[in-house]
Amino acid sequence: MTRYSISELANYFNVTTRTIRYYEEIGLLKPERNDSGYRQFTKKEVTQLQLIFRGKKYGFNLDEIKEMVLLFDEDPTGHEQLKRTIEYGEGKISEVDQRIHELQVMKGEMESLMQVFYDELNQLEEDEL
Amino acid sequence: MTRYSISELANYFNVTTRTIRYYEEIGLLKPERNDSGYRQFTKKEVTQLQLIFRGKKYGFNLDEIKEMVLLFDEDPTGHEQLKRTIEYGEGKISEVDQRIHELQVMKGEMESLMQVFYDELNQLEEDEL
DNA sequence: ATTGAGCTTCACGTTAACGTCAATGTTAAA
DNA sequence: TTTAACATTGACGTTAACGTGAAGCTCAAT
Repeated sequence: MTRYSISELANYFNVTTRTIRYYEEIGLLKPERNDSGYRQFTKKEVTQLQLIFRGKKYGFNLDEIKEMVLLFDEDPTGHEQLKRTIEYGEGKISEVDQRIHELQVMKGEMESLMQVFYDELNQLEEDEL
Repeated sequence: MTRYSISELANYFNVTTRTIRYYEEIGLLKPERNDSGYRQFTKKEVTQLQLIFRGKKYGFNLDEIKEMVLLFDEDPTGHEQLKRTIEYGEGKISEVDQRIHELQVMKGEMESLMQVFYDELNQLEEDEL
């Protein structure tokens, strides 16, 4: 299993090492350590960091992201636990869906605001003839 | 023309008056004042606040939002100015579009992560037979 | 005319999400 | 074996986006 150092990941994700340490501080990551205390990151942490940065980019704060990461981290064994996990996950997915829809509304509004400028430009260019 | 007080708007948008004053502080709003210095909000500020809160909700910070508000505030008279405004606006719209696409990717990823749980649940329920 | 709710401007406090030293330990290469 | 580039843990600093008084003005209602 390939292991990564903290600066390798920081480089890959284009953030500082402080950022990654901070994510461990608040419980978003729990990388293994080697004998001298160095963090050893694996594919698992890479996946988690991907989720974190995608989430951040789109308005979720680290507390919300933490919930998602923990959701897909622990394996929910047992019927009831599994069903609750699925319910929670579906809730999060529909939150994302909601954001998509509102962004589409926003895009539409911006486009109709732009229409005013397009009309104005056309008018100006017709006048030039 | 209907005028609104600061607390009427704060109530309507479900924020504090401090928030609205802060938006004026950083130049997002420039409401008129009456003789005694009270802020007088009109339909224009309501529209701007709608844009602000929608933007905030979806990951734009107040500096980015300020650019958008100013874009749709001043009327860009003159051919060159108008063309630059349109170009800028189109840029902003494609930024929004980009966010929509990435959110869709995120949704897809979450759904495929959920699939694992669905499969597991099915397995559990088959075992019960 | 007074009271209470609402407005004003300072101006300092707070929280999230890191930035930025400092002091020290580790490791790979020359 | 020493040097340079890495790592570690404190711990204080910073910025955005407000929160929270304080001190005083205004307005509507009693």
